[in-house]
Amino acid sequence: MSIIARRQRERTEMRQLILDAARSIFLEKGYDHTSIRTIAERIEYSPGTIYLYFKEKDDIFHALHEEGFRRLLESMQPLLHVQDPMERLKAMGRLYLDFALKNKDFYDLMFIMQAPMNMEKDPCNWEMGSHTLDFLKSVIRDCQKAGYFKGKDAEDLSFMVWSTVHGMAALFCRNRCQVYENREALDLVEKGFTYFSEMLERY
Amino acid sequence: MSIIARRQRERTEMRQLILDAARSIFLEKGYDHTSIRTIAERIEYSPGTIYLYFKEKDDIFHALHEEGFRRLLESMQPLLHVQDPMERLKAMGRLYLDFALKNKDFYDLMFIMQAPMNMEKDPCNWEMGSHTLDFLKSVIRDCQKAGYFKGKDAEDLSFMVWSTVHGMAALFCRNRCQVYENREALDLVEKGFTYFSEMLERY
Amino acid sequence: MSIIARRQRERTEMRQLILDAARSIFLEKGYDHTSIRTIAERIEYSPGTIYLYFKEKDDIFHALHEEGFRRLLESMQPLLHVQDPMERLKAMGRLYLDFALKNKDFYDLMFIMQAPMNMEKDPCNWEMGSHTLDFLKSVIRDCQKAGYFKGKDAEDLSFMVWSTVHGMAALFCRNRCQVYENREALDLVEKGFTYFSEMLERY
Amino acid sequence: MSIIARRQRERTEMRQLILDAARSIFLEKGYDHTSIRTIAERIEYSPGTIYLYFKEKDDIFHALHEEGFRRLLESMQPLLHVQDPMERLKAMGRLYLDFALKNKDFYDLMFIMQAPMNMEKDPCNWEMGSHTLDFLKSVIRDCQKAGYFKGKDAEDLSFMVWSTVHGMAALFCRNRCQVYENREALDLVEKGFTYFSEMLERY
DNA sequence: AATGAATGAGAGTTCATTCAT
DNA sequence: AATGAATGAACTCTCATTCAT
Repeated sequence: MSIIARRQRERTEMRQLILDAARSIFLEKGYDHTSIRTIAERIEYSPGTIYLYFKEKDDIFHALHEEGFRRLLESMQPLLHVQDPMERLKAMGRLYLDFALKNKDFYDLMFIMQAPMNMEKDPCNWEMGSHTLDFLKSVIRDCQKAGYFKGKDAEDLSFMVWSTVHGMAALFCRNRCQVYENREALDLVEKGFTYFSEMLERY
Repeated sequence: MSIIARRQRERTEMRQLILDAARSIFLEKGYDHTSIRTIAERIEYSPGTIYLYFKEKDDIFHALHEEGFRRLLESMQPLLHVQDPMERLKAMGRLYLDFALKNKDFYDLMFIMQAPMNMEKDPCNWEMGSHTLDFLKSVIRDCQKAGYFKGKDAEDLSFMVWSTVHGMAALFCRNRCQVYENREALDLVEKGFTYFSEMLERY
Repeated sequence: MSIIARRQRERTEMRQLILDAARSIFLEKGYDHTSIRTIAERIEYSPGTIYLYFKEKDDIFHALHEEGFRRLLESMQPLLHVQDPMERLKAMGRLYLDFALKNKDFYDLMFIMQAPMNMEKDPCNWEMGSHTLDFLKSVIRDCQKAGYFKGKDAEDLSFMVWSTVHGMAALFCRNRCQVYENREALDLVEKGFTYFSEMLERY
Repeated sequence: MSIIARRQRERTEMRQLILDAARSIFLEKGYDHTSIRTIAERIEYSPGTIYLYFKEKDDIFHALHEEGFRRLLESMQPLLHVQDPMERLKAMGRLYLDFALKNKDFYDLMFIMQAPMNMEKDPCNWEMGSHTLDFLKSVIRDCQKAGYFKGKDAEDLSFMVWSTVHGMAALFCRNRCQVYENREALDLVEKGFTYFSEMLERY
């Protein structure tokens, strides 16, 4: 039994090794310019080996996609301890942004890349995305119960909020912050989000 | 002289022909899946011909990039007739979004794609981008003179505003609006922007 | 000793298991499109296991080749009970055809496939083939003693007879009977052979 | 205009160059073991070049298949000068065999190989095959009008005749004549066919 | 005896790019 | 100016085979 367990563990580790390499190369060069060969070279295995762990190139992408959503979900855990709805909303935005900034590669993969991502092949991840969105909407409705956003539509509000944080994350991931010469990207995001939080609170 | 003029004109027309074809195919299949051959076929010329007008594939991309910025700038013209600074700010956002929605392909190219876009090779476009941004900042400062955004930093505000509209545009361009099942993407953007405008005004 | 016997038996059974799987897949997809992996999957063993019983892919082919000849020989047994030489000759043709039709896979392997079959590597099968041919010649000589085929060369006759039945079998195995639209392949062979038998008898 | 003509001619020559190389390698190693690379090497061009003349590997096969049928048809021309129906039938068999012996590679391709040959993709060749068969049947019916083969079915007879010559050709192409040690394959076919002709005439 | 992991070689195919005409 | 031919490098993916366990 311990043999089986070890094998299982090694297999998982190998998968993860591949995924990590792939993720980092995806970010560097983009999905299309990442070849199986390159991934294999990075981990110092032969190209064929990759196929022992993933049926095809797309599968690597999907696995990463899934892992990304799992991580995003996890990183939202702290929200459970935030009682005040407006605080929770703001915390959610901050955590989302934190996730994006700290996991550029995952974020890009999940929310920017076009790659082989379509709802049909990816119902599971889509569902996770949906869940996160539902949670955002419910937080917004909680805010409304607490007196905020009177007369507004929760769904439309959720889109606006998401857009703002996504916009920051996307400009960051794709290096468009560089137009602000002499400014640190991270600082821009930080200040930008602070303003947005204030605006939300007063809205 | 008229011969030279004609030649010049024909050359320009041919370039434009290629660019139009390329742009439409880029949008359809993405930059990487667009082959020179495909572009050539679309315009019914041979692949070699493309190289008489563009040194390499990247150059087509850069030319489109440039054209995009030129168009964006043009589409901002109506702003000159808007006197009130806050109105002008809101109008700017709306025009920007309009541009993105109506020119998905250009917008994607300019603000989302990673592709072969870097400041070194592209100083010209970078400048145009910079100009647009400067204009945004100046509008914001005008708003401040009119009493809005007291004590805020214009640059940071500009980033937040840009992020929001870019976020909407990006979610739209990369089909992430689909998570909102049963909702029209265009409608989401419309409502979302309306809320954002209101927020800005009250901030 | 019984342990050794059991081991021996198990080994033989395993070999046969592999051979049966291989043969059926060879027939389905052809020799070249049959991978060791596929064979292994079919019998629910690992690819490596195959190599415990056969040194290389070719060996499986050779073993099947051999088995085919053994079976063909066996299926000729009934001939021993046919006294009249012309009847025996006709019966031989019929049995040969029956074998081919009922064992398309073996027949193809033995008489049509090029694959890795050459006299040097396969002296044993060659011998069995030779025996069968010798038997055919002797039957023909018996016919001659009974007054048939006067003044003909037995060897040349044997080639003609073999060619006819092989031709039918080969057209059948490689689906060339389809040119006869609206006709059952089996029926064509049946009728064709009947005519051939009559011709032989009158020759 | 002569330029276009030259280009056309060169293109045709190149296609033929490829086809000739392919045919010879197909015969040597079989369809599956013939790689585009090998063909390219043989003609001293790069693999990509092949694709300028054939969309895919199958297409080479199909082109050869077609050429084979065209050649077979051509080689049947002399029959038009043979008046006597039985003579014509025998001549047809001889010409068919001649074609097979002299064009081992084409014959193998057309009547033995499994390869990517199916009626759906190949209606044209199938038709040519059909025509040849129809011609055989009509010759047989002419023989019947001249008093031969009384009471026999022309279609069934045609199958028997075809089978015999195909059988000889197939045993020849796939080197099964080697079982007749000390005998020349060509001689076997020659004698065998002579006997078969006699048989037919007396039937 | 059996396996899972690994690999090197090679398959068909595509493509940006060059160049003689 | 335009082209058709050509190529070399790259792509994803498959497979027979080996080997430590």
